[in-house]
Amino acid sequence: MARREAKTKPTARTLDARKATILEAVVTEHIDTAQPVGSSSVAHSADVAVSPATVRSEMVALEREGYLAQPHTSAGRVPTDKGYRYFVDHLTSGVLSTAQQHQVKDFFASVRGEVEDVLEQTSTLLSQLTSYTAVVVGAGHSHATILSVQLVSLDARHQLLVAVFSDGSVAKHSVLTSFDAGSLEVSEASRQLNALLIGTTLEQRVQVPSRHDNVATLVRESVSVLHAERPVTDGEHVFIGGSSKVAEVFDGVETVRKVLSILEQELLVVSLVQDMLDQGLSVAIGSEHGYEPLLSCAVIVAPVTVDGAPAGAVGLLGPTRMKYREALAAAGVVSQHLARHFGGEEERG
Amino acid sequence: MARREAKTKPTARTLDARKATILEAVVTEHIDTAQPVGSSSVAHSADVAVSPATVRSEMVALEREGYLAQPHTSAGRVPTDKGYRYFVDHLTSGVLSTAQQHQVKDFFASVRGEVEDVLEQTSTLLSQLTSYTAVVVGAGHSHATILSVQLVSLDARHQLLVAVFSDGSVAKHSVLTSFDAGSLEVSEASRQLNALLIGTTLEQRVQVPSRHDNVATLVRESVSVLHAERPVTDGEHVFIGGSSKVAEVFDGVETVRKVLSILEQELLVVSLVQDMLDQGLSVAIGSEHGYEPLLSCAVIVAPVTVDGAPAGAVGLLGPTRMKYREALAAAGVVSQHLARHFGGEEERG
DNA sequence: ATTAGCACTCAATTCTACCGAGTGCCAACC
DNA sequence: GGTTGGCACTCGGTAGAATTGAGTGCTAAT
Repeated sequence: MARREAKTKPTARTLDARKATILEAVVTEHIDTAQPVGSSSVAHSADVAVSPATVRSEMVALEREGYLAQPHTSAGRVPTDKGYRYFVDHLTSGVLSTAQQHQVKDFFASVRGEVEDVLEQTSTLLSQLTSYTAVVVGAGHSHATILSVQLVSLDARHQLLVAVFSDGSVAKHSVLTSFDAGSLEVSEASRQLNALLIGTTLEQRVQVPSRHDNVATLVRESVSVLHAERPVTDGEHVFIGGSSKVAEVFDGVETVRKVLSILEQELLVVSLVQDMLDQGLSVAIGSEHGYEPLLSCAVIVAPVTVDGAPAGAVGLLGPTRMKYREALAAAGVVSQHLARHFGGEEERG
Repeated sequence: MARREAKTKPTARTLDARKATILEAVVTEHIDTAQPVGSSSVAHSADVAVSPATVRSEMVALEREGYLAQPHTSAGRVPTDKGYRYFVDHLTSGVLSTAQQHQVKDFFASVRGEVEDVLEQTSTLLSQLTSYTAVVVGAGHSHATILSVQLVSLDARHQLLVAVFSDGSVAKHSVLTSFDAGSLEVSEASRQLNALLIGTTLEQRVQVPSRHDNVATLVRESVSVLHAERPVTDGEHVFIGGSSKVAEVFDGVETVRKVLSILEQELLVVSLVQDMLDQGLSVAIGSEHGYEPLLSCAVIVAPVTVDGAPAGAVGLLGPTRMKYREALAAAGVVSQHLARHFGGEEERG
């Protein structure tokens, strides 16, 4: 009697096989037609072996439980966010077409240049693979150690602090002084900064000299400026590829405008991605990410891990009716290649 | 007889006063209604003191001469590119509203940070002022002299070259070697590079050592990598603000997509701006700039000049029916403030 | 429990009529 | 001669009315 959970399911977290199949059929069809899906097209679809009437009654149930919605009486059904959620949770993982696999392989085989350039180009690649807008976030250098610090004098009161990190990134900050700094003072400060900071990360606090002479002040200023990296983004490494896809993929000027204007605020994009990573989400659908202007969007993220440490993430932004299987596959493959690319580089040492 | 050019004007380069007034009325009205303009609304407009019938016959002439076009019989007239061109060529220069003047002033009074950050924020400002998409191009460091060069070892075969320029910009390039470089060799190469390059610009060629030892090879490699800056863009300083405005300002998804996809190709944007500066154009309308996907766009550029030398440019991109007077004023004011901002900074030295 | 049958709903499409903004032309007027 | 009022004509846009058809919900039969 207790073996079957027959009677006890007010709103079961899981659907019986037939409902699941029907839901899947609706989602699949709606994804590639963008139209409400009717009972008969579901009934005639491959894995469903019942009549439209039966499908209809199941659909009523699915609607009652919140997986489907009806734009208006006498239209077909459309998946709700919850419906999409069920769909992606039960998605079998997909693979790229061989042509796409080649494209990715060729790309990573031939890509050259600075980290930033690679990430930038990767965002374009990912966008081309999926025809959605792609986001690539570099982790920033908060975990990297400092290899070199240098103070360069632009003019007497205006120094430029340049720090090189072990991940190959470079930070640059102006340091303004209230006194005229002589070139000897600057180079002495530079020397002390090196002694002080090499080998540390931005997260470690260091002992700064408390004296009040020019050199000590310069050193103190420099350290504080360097450590004052913007808290959230911390690395300015956000690359957005294929923002023009937004105009292809969403309908309604208003939606396009909203989404574009979100994408303009890189800080926002980074925190969205970060939030999702923190929650261990790989897909956020509609309202799930909590950003109101992105209600009609789905976001996919895949972390990039180099040597066990988080090194960034790649993401995709499309409509809720995006091609999840393909998009997830693309994001996954690209993130792995990216990880290998950067991992491989360091192994060469 | 020769005094009046009465008979000799097959297609006069200049329009008589009444035609000019009528053309101006049509352009002005069409710019703020986005509708074809009929003879009667022109006739009733302020500066025109003739009947609709007269206006009509003048319009026929203006159409014959290519200043106006008719979407279809029995619609009003719409300016052609040539019509807009005449309009902007005879435009009295405008000023910003006091609110806008304040906004600009406040912005430049409070803006802080690295050049890149300032330019980035300026692009946002300009876009907000005009509700068009703004472009800010930094000149790049081809004219700046090198203040410091440093080679930092990431691993034995992988060095990072960091150069600081007199304009406060920093260039960073990987240098890969086919041999394992020892830290002594790297620092010696670094020393030599400094001796060789400090005070030069990227445009000056320098004598590199021709020896075949590791240090000399490293130095040669570094110099060539540094001088191999991408030819056109040369400075990676392109900032685009308010790309979401594209969706507001153009109608037709297809147009929006085209324009966005142009904006994604920063190289293309830079060369467009550069072309216009070279030709001394400040406004390019429709086909004038020769970029087919931007046929329905008008582009405004204003150079930024610091100490007599070109230091970049600001630009605006909108529909051909953009508010030229306001946009020109905004671009002008912002470019001047920008020039003063950077000029002012250096004077402090 | 499933399904065929059927009445019903309602968005989308088509068709029609019509309106009116705007034109081009002409004859009258100054 | 240039200007203007008058007038017939064009043609896109809009508003209804009629029609279509995809899709539903319900019910009774299997």
